[in-house]
Amino acid sequence: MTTKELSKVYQPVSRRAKWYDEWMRANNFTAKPDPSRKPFCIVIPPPNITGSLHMGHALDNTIQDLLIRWKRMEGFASLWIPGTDHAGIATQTVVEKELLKEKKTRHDLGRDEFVRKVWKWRDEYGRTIVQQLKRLGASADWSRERFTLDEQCSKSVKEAFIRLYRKGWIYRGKYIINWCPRCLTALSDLEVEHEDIEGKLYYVKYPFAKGRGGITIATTRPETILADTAVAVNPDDNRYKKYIGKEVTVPLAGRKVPVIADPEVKTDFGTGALKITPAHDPVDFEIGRRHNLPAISVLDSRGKMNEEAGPYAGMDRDKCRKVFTEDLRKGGFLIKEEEYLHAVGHCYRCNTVIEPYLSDQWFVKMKGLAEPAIKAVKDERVRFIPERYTGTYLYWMENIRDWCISRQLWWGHRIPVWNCGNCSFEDAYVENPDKCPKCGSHQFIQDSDVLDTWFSSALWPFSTMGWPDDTEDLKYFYPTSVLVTARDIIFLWVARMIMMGLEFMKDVPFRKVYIHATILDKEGRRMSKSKGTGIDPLELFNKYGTDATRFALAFMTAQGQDIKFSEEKMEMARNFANKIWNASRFVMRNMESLPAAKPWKEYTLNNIDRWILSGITKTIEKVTKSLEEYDIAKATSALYDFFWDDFCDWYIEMVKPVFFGEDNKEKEKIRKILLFVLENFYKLLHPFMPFITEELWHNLPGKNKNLIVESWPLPDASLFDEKSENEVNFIRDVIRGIRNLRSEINIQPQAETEAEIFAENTVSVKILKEAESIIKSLARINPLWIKESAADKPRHALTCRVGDTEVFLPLIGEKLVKELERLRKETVRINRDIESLGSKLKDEMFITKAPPAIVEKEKARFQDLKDLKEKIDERLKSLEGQDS
RNA sequence: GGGCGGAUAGCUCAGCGGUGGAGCAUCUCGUUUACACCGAGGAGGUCACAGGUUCAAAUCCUGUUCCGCCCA
Repeated sequence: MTTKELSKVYQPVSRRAKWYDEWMRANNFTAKPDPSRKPFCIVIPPPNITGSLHMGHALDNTIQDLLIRWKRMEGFASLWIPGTDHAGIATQTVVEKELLKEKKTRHDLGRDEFVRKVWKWRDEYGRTIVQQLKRLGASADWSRERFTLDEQCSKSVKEAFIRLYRKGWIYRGKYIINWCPRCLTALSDLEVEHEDIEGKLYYVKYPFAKGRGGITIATTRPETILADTAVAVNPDDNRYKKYIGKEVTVPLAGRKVPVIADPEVKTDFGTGALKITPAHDPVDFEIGRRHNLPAISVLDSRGKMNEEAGPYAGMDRDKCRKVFTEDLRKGGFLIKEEEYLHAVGHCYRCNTVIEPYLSDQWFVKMKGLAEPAIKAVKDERVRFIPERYTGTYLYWMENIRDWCISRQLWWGHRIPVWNCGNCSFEDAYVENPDKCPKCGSHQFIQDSDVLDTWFSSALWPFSTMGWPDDTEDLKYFYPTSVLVTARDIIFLWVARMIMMGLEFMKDVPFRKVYIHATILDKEGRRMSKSKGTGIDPLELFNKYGTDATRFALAFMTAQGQDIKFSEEKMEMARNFANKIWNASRFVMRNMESLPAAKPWKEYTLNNIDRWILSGITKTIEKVTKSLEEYDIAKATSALYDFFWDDFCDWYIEMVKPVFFGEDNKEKEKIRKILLFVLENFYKLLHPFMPFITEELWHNLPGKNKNLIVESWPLPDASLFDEKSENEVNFIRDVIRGIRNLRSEINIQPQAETEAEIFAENTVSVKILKEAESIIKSLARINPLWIKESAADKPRHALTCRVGDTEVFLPLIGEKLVKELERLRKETVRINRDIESLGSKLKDEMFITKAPPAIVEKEKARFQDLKDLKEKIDERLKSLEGQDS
């Protein structure tokens, strides 16, 4: 495409697929071990196959992609490993729902058939999100795409399980776990979400088995009274000491249970007496164990009362609560009810109220795994960004509990443990055994549970690289460079990866963990699909363009600060893309007929040239430094400010007279500079806005290599030029001053007017004279006189000052009032400043204690203000004389 | 109950010891050959509150009040 075809408004949607296909075709995303380069590697937090791209993914993957693109351009062997997560519960639920439409359950199909069906579903729908990541522009190495349940990952999972099993760090036992009565599986503590529920606290009286009276307890779950096996009080509680060892009768159940003493009982909760239900409460379970109490279950796996509940059998737990409470009331056991706000656990997948449930489960012992993982973070072998998450991580790790890893599902990694039905022999295997190695029986059956999906995710940084085999990838790319994720899975995933990495790879899985913002809706609440408050990133891509969406997300990502989504920022980013497009279009159109640029030394650079070159160089430095510090927002604003303000609003405008003039040598020089600035700018912007920059890059002369694999710019120290920056800032202030004066007396923007500038010294005169044509063009001045301040100044004029320099805009009589107004206003301002600065400089403490440089600076400012006031007074005097 | 954030222009947020900034919105002007997804100019702030440290505090410390998140 030639520049002539560049349209007036940037059309983002039409270009996206073109460049993505081109990058894929050119293999620009692939990376392999290369001893001549340094590695840079990120593994994607694998999105769940049942999901579709949401704002959190968009932000997470924008950040990863921009880091990967940046490092790739810096010359690293930059590898981004993509993939997806099999999401045990979520996926199984989706397919079960499909079956339900045919009025079938998974049990109708049988395990093998059901699993086949889930695979089929996964092949059909499970890669939606992968396609969406591609639309985002993700430059991941798709030839290495992994799935937590694929052959390679499964091999890693079995190996990891067996090693931990042999070490005795995986065990099975009957414990109270979190049970979801809808998903019909165990969950780990982390998969339970606590929500405050407006419930009731029921006070129930347990009569003494012998004699009169009784003990009143408080409970939120009266229906579990049927499973009580004790009443416990604190051993130090004087109210109850005398009852310890007595027996009470469980209301409606009629069972006699002991009153026991346990220090765990809180004296200030309820009545200070606690009913103990070992089978239905984790705290009671522990107390029960200490006191050898029997555990009676009255609930089944679906949350219904079982036959132990006698007349209540078959009732749902909620219904039973009502009926049972009513019966307690009728029996005279219910003393009172209180409104009570308390945290209730819910399933993180389906939001059903969790049931503490006694069952046989597999656990990982965490202590031995946690210790090295704590040390690794304390030793800063893994660093959290922002740093404060280190504390969050350490607190959790130091109080870690064993991890329940078995799930009563069919979709997942089946636990590789076999049991002999004949001789009870048990062992774990990578390859499926067909008979018991001990007794030869064919009654050698594999455990029916599958592993927690997070167990396989925990191995992700090395299972994706071929572990347990000793691969070239592992040798070269492990540990990975950084993990980019949201804070809500620090425990669920990040911590477990660190533990598993240290256990199996003997090294941390990543050097850094970058925890980015959470995107909230306009009201500052979490986006939720069910509440319809979510925003679909794909719609944003269509409405504003992918580049703009990425840029806006990057712009809003201040470190550690959550993002309130703002449509305005989207517009800002879209407008920015359009600005880049149009400025480029203008520059390219005006460069077409010019010869190719020659080396720098063949051109004589003026201060404007040196200023913009210094500006792009500073931008290179700033963007690079900000990325190194993971301060992504700072990098985006550096790009935005430089391009819009310095480059478009000033440099291009300053250079226009050259473009429209006849000096071909100047034009050639400008072309050289513009090309240099644009090339570097496109490179810096590419990780943020890959599509538009790639498109524009190919519109520059002589580009046949893709921008994505171009080299990242290095700041050329010889181009930093403080002096030119100061001089151009001075010129800009003069122009701004004139524009300000013009608007005060309503001179039409396009109308030319005359002006006189009086500079205090010859240096300023020289600077201004060099910029004469620029001032004339940008401030619409003609004619313009530049003089030394000693010269005679016009009286009938509107004035402003830039440092020592005064600008005079001649006036006709009646508008003198404006000038007087202006001067009086300025006098007020200056007097105020002089007063406050004056008293500061009179302060002995300030003079002696403040750093000399600051004192000098303030003194100079004070002198300037006094000089200025003198001049204003003079001018006021002369004008007032005329006025009256 | 414990921990961590946040409170700055009408809105969304930068700034984190030395003259308070940006984008959007608002007001005034403008179809000068890049862009109205634009240009020029203006208005708008006891930096939540109260103490303290310091020559100097939006910035550091302590406390208070609201808001959000995490853990129990």
